[in-house]
This record gives sequence, C-alpha cells and structure tokens, in this order.
Amino acid sequence: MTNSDQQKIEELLTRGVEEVIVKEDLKKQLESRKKIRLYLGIDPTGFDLHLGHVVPLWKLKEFCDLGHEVILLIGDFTAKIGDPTGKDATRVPLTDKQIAANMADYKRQASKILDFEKVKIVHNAKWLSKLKFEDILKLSGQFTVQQMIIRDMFQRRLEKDLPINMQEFMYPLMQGYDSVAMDVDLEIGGNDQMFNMLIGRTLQKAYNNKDKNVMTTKLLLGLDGRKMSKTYDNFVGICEEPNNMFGKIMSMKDELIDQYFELATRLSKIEIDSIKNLSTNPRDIKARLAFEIVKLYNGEVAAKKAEEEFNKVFTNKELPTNIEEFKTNKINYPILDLLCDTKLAPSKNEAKRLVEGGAVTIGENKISDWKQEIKLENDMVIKVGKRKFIKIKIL
RNA sequence: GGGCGUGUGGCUGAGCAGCAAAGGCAACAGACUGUAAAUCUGUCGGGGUUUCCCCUUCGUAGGUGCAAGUCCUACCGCGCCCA
Repeated sequence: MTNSDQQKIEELLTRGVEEVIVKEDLKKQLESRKKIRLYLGIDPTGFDLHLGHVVPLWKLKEFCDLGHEVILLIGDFTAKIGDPTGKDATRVPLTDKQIAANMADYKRQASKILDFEKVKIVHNAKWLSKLKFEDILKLSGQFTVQQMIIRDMFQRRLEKDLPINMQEFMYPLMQGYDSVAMDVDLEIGGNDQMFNMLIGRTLQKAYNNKDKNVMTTKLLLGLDGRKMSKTYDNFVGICEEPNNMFGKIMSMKDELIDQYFELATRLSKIEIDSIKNLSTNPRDIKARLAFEIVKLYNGEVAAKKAEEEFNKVFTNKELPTNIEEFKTNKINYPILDLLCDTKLAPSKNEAKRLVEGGAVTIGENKISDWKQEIKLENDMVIKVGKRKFIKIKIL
C-alpha cells in the first residue's frame, strides 16, 4: 500500500464526512483492497439538486473512482404508496410514469457528478413489493416500540402532542430491508438518515450476519446559515444559471466560507489554504469560492464570465450584459401597470410600495410618483431594486 | 364510545365582540459598503377616482347580534385523557 493510497483512504473517510459507524471496520476493509458494495438511497419525488444534496454524490464518486461497486437506489416503492411523513398533507403517490420521468431528470442532473456507466441504478419496489405480511411481521419483530420512538423526529412530535402515523414506523424498516436485499457493505446518507441507516445495519446483521457500515456526510448549510432548503430559498442549485450561482454564493454569510470550500468544491486542503492566504478581505475569498463552484458545474469559461458580470453589475453598478425584453406597442404607460405587466411587481399595491420606497429607476431617473405615466422609448431600461432589469422594445 | 382541548396571513404565534388582525421568522425595498454579507430604516391580502373608498381572508356550514377570528349549533381534521 503506497503513501498516496493511504492518503486517499484517509480523505475518503474524513472529507465531508460527519460520522462513520464503524470507522475502524470500514478502514480495514478499504486497506485490504477489498472491493466493497455501497449505496445511496434517493427519493424519486422530482426536485432540483442543490449543493447540499450533492455532498453524498461526491462521496459516491470518490468510492467509484477507487473501483468500488456503487449503487444508486431509487425508493420507488414508498413513492408509489405515498408517504405520510411530516405534518400536513399526505404525500401524493406517484405513478410509474412520473417516477420514470423524475428519475430521468435526476440522472440528468447527477451526471454532472457521477458516471452512470459505472454506477448501478436499482429500484427497491423489486423486493419490497414482494414482501408478505409474515415477512413484515418478522421485520418489525426485530425492533421494539421503544427503539423506534427513540428517533429524534418522533421524540419531538411526542413532546408536542403531534401525530405519528403507524406507517411512519414502517419506513425505517423498509429502508433497512434495502440493505439486506442488496447485501451491501456500506450505506451513505445525510445525517438525517442516520436512524434509518442504523436500522438497516441491525437488519443486515440479523438476516445476513454481516456488518453493514454507515457513513453520514456533513450537512451543508444554506446561504443564510439555516438548513439548506427550497422553502427558505437559501440554496444553490447545481443546474442554475452561472450568473445566478455566482451571485448567490457571494451573498452567503461569511462564516460559511470554510464549510463551502470543504463540501462544495473539490479543491485540496493545500489549495484552499493558499486561497485563504491571498486576501484578508472575505469578499475576495468568497469570490474565489464562487468561481470554483461555478467552474465545477459549468466550466472555467462560464465561471470567468459570471465573475466579470457580477463585478460589472454590483461593484461597478453598470447594466447587465443581457437584459430581458418587454415588447409592447403602448407608448404611454401608467407606471403601476408597467411594473405589473413586466412582472417586475406582482401586484399594483406592491408596485406602489416599490415606487414609494424609491426602488424604481428608469434610465437615470428615480421614479417617486406612482401616479406618473411613463412615455416609453425603445431600449429604455427599467430597474427595480438592485437585481431586476427590463428593457423596453416598442413594436 | 365518553370527556377535554385545538384549527388564524409563506411559516410561527397573540387576539378583549368594533382589525386587514400584536410579536417573531422569512421576504421585498432604502441607506450604508466588501456583495445579493453585517447593521440600521421602511414595507409586507387585493383593487381603486388614494390623507379616503371598496372587496376578500382567521378549518367548513349555518345562527344570534348594529357589529363575529372573537358568542351559539352542527360538521370536518388533529391531539390528550378515560373506556
């Protein structure tokens, strides 16, 4: 075993990794050069992948590059049934068609990271749909109610007198059974999956008398320091337009810079340190970070362009290179209507507020009277706030 | 099956019979600058002939009353306790 092999294993076990159960065991397996089988489970619900989702995918890639057998498991079974997890609406069951479409979309996005020539895709309906009631009894017999409600999610709901649906007890079992059916050595997942993954570890021991190790990846926080999620609108999608990607990363909290370098770039420790030595101004380091991330998903040329565009619009306060156009044949336009029709404002009340707040600029002039009627000219640029621009085209 | 409680704007959470509905979070805008950060300030259901008028909202459907998120009845969802 060479030095660089040792290093790769060390990196595999630590970078972006929150916890490994059992670390020594996994390390031994890796050092013995045994080819291990590992998997990551995903929900085929259809969503845009963001930098947080992708942390475990990069980990899969590392394993894949070292020649291990990597499986991407589609949880189509649960998706077909509908999942009551969470508070309000029961998740609507998906059809086979939807699942297929969602997966195609997932694959399109994930192929920015994974090579699907090497990664195997498997669906868990293949075995879960075949289980009989007696199989399920045997499965559930492996655990006590006390063991199940230990889960933090259940604890929280019990404290708050919130409902816990019976089905929700079954999900960890189903997910755990996946490990048995695939007979895997390792499962990778986010930290929120720890409980389910450990259920799988127990089942794998009981059914196949084998130790399945569990690796959780670190959680990448959203731009504002909260959990990265669509509802908070604090995420960076991996298929986002480069300018947007760059801008979003620039807007994140300074404290998150280190975390993003570790989890969202592929730079080595040495490279990261040298970047951090370049400047004492977090702004510059953040710009490098943004550049690296955009480059990772869109290539170097696009990253350069995005950086230039950002400096142009925000540092130098110039107009962006490409501005969306609004075509009309009206010449005289009341400002409120204009803002609504161009979608710069969602309602007239909102438009009025924007004008009163001094957010609206046409050409060089700030608009302060919301009753004003605008005489449109070709190529006139309307700006709302710092980031929204529309160019007028008269037909 | 019985008893008690609960259901409010994107979320959270106040609410006395006279509220477009406190506070917090988020969002949006302004100032500032290092940037779409931080901080401070303002706004935050919709429409209008805009210091005022109209419409729609507090689980659903009715009722009392000049007036109902607030009281009554029924129903629905959820939780707790008893069986």
